[in-house]
Amino acid sequence: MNPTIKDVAKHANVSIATVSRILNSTSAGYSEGTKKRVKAAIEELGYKPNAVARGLINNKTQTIGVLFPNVSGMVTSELLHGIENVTHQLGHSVIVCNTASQGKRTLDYLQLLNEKRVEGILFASEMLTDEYYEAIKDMKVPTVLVSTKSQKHLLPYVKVDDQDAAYTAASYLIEKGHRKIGMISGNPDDMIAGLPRIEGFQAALRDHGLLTEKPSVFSAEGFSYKEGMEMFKKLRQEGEDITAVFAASDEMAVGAIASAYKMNIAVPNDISIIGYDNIKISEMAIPPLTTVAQPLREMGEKAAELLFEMLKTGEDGQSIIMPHRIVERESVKEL
Amino acid sequence: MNPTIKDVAKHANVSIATVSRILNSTSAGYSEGTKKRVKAAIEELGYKPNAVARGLINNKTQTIGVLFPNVSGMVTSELLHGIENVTHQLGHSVIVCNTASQGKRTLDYLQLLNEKRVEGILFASEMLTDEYYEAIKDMKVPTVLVSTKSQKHLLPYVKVDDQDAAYTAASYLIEKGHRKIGMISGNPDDMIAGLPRIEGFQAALRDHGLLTEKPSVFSAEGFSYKEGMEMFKKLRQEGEDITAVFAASDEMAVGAIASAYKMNIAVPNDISIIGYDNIKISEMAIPPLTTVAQPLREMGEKAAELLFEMLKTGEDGQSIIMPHRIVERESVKEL
DNA sequence: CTCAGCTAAGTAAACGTTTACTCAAACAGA
DNA sequence: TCTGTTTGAGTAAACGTTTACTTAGCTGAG
Repeated sequence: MNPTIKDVAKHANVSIATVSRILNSTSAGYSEGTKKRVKAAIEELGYKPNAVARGLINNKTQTIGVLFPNVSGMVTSELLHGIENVTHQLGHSVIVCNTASQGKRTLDYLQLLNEKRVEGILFASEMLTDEYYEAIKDMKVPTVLVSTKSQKHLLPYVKVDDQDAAYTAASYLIEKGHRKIGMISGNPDDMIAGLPRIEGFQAALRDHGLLTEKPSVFSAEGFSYKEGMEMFKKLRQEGEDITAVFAASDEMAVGAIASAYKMNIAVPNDISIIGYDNIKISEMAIPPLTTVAQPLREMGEKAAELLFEMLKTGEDGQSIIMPHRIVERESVKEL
Repeated sequence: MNPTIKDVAKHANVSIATVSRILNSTSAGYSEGTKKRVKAAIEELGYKPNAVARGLINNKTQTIGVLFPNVSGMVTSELLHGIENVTHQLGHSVIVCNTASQGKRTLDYLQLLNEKRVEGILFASEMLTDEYYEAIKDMKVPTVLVSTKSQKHLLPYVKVDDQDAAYTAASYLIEKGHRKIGMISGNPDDMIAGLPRIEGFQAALRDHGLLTEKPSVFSAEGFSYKEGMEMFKKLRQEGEDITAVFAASDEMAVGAIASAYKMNIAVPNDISIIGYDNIKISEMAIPPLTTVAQPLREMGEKAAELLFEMLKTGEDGQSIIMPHRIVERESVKEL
């Protein structure tokens, strides 16, 4: 098998303690001469430290776990990118877990991560149920929520303020002169990405005296392209006079654009569309999608930084509200 | 800290050996009675086995490493999804590594994975340099290449045959009646995804007697949306009479569509476009993109399965050529 | 010359498991 | 009753490190 510290010791004619000290460049306890010899032995044998043994004795695995409901989603992968970046920079590794939004799988993973003794957890883009929270609490490792939050259980989170961002989106449309504005939203029962965006949207309308008795919000189950198409069709059926729509995700927005195209409605000439997220496809759409951007990559980075901060200080972390911003492209017309 | 097997033993008044046997449901060595007692103690103390200690003694970490040049790419994330699926199913975890196409980072990761004693490696979507190969060989763990290959070093791979697939794409266009066909390709120096696709394309033209002395292949550095746009513009400048183009990636194809749109060229009426990959955006494009599909998710799954097969049997794995297929949408017109 | 104090190095325990070996009791066959 | 086998269970070594403790030799102050 692999050479161990023992082999190195033997080869250099010193004790394993000395080798260990040299490996960890412990302050003192060896002369320059022996250091040379040991280094040579290490080189010669091709010795590689065993992180498992190390982990056992100092209770540090240098590994964190990340839970996603959908690894192949475009939002997710951007977050992951950010997370992986800083995690690697700090000499740790990340284990990815695809919960597929299934409770059982999530619990499974939590159990697994616990047994593997990860040092921290990043829980992303999904509701934190009581069950999950209990499991996480039992693990006694720092945890931060990414792009989700929980008012019931206090775990620090990193996300943009969905309501604010939606407010900004709607306000932007109003600024551009639109008065009849519709929304294509996700599930209103979704307390994270559903309701808040709807509320932000309506707040903007209200503040500008544009809120009608029957607000034009069309809610789907999720945030998919397909649902964007469907909801746009519905919206069109109910209100011919709507001149702009706010879609709760870029995927939905792109679906809406496709739907409009099929119905021979020109974007942005006949109707304006603004999205939410700023994922890659938004600039590839035709026309390129104006959208309210979440700094996804950066959110991943900040979340990881926060986690490691907690790991280092042992203190509870402070939640971070990330800034959102409008990125103007070509799907919104000024009236 | 966490309760250990020792605590459980004490609590149940048995030896740690007995507890271990019960935990692993070893064939025999304990009565039903003690099993009950031990289980109860485990429950009561909330004992969770320590995978690190376990890993140390039986040299099994139940973890594999996956290397990607770009975690947030759409091809990548689909592969990852597949990999994660079967890895989890088989009770292992995956550590993701984002090499960012940098040699130093890759070598770093390999070193890290070595120290962490991962049991296998999935190396995805990137050229395998001699340097990488040496590092991998030194680790002495099974490795499979995903969506890449190496003729020099024999590591098993899982991928579609790029040349075949390109041949299929071009043939499809020819079948549809196109005679003047152009290609937007990646880097011809890329021996994996660059050259073979060009060669497949040209082979198809040749076999149908359509190969001109100056073949209309426009090569970019990579496979991005932007490059797709640029190359399409170039292609248009050089040959007005081209009626169809094969793009070496869906991103490029979508870029080409966008470019065409800007130039007021209708797809597929004025020009037909076929892509390569079948990632999510291809069905979201306007018009929806006809493309030659790689079964990405499945490739990830197969690669993981192959890896675990090798792990189990200890034998060298057999490479797998995955099937490609045309998925017809609306970006190609029959002439 | 002696002894305190320092340095380089070694010894061995510990981390939390698994497992080979041992042992005593129970039991079956003669 | 005696012997041999099975069964339930314990003891202790091992996995590859880190680290507290020990030791021997040396230096320099008194």
